[in-house]
Amino acid sequence: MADTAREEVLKQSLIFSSLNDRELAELSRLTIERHFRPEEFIFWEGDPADYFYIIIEGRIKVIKYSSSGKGFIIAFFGIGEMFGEVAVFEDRPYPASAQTVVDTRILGIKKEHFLSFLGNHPPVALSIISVLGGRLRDAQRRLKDMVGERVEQRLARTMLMLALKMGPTLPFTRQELADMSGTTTESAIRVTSRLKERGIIKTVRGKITILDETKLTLLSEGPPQI
Amino acid sequence: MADTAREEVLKQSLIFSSLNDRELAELSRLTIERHFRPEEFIFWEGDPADYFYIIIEGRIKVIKYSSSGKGFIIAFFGIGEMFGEVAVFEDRPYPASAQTVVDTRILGIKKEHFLSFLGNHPPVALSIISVLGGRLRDAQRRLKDMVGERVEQRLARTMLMLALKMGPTLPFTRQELADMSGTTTESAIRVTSRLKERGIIKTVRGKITILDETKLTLLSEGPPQI
DNA sequence: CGCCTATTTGAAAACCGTCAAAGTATGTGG
DNA sequence: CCACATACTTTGACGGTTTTCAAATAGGCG
Repeated sequence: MADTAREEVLKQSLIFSSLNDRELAELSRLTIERHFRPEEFIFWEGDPADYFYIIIEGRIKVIKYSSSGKGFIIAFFGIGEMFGEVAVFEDRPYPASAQTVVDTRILGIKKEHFLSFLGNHPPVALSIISVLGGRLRDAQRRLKDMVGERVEQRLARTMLMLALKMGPTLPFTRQELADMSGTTTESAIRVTSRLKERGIIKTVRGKITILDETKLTLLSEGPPQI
Repeated sequence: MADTAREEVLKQSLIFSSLNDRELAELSRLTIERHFRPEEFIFWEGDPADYFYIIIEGRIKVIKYSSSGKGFIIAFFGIGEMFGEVAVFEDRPYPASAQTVVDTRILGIKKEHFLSFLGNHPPVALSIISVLGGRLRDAQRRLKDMVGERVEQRLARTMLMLALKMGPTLPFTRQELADMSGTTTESAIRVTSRLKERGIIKTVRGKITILDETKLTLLSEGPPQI
């Protein structure tokens, strides 16, 4: 990829929007580009965290596995978003694994390079604080949502959260939805089938479309208060 | 409180350790001190987020309530720790409520003052990134722990996490432990009773002491693999 | 001592996960 | 174009865990 195109992508990324062309060029020189096929792992939980990444093209998911081998999907990220950052800023191994969903190209920046770049560009540091803050807020909301709520509500909330980020059509299988909600594929199917019968969602293989967001929101708030 | 004492507390705080005396004095002038009695609320979820806080003395808990009114304790914070920061960096209302546990004194800094201070002190911004990164990691680990694990394991993990932060004696009631683990008071009691019988923990009213951390860790990792 | 809160125990029911089996779309190779 | 493999979806039955509801006991503080 030509350097200018690379800079173009960086510029579009929320965190670097404050940089001018000269600074972007400077940053760009610190990056290396890597390409992955679908379902490939970019790094595994526990790997030493040398790089921090930005997605140029494609989509990845971040997963944590429990001791029993069951995976929990922490997040999906797309073009312009960063990942692997928690580990880099803390000098510890990656706390989760990153796996591509489709063909994906990413830019990697070595930890120490990035940290010194940050020290010299306070606005970027503030952007990162803002992104981390947002992710922390999300994680805490999900934490509350996941405990002490019924499976139906957890699934509804997951779908609504995803819809907020990527529109009403969600490109996920029931299994992925289950892994994001902390339940099993079968339970996810049973719930989505009921929602389909009630006209709240529409499903095709590998995709779910939200038809009635209002009703879904009501459902996510709790058992029908009779 | 005399200004110098106030600066002393700020200096001890992890995030401001990089500042010199002159900078600390500058920061100190931006703060206002507030005092709260036990169980008082410092702010509620949804309040406009004008201030960001640091604890001088005492202890607070951050709680989110679900629609059914059940609370989930996101975190406890003590001396030198910051809270209310997620909202401040994102220009949105507080995402959770903050309530004191005991008599507590805090320093508040107005959002805009703090943001401009941050812009002029990159090392502090980097510290904040590091703290937020750590909290994000914790939240994600808890997220994985909370779903698809048995209540016994969730409780064991909560106790171990707390012990790591505050030593083997945990000043919490079973109800608080339950609220941190996403279960009910009764279940927490049943589990802790079993642990007490087995000599893994010791309990008195409002306190739990971990006696055998090794066994508790084993328990937290899953069902005994026979 | 009496009140308030924390702790304890029991029984029944709801919820969900697990296991098993089968149906259905999608793509591949012959 | 068809047969087949693969992955996704669906359904049913059963059992275990956990919540819920109710009631009783005990510790600490004024």
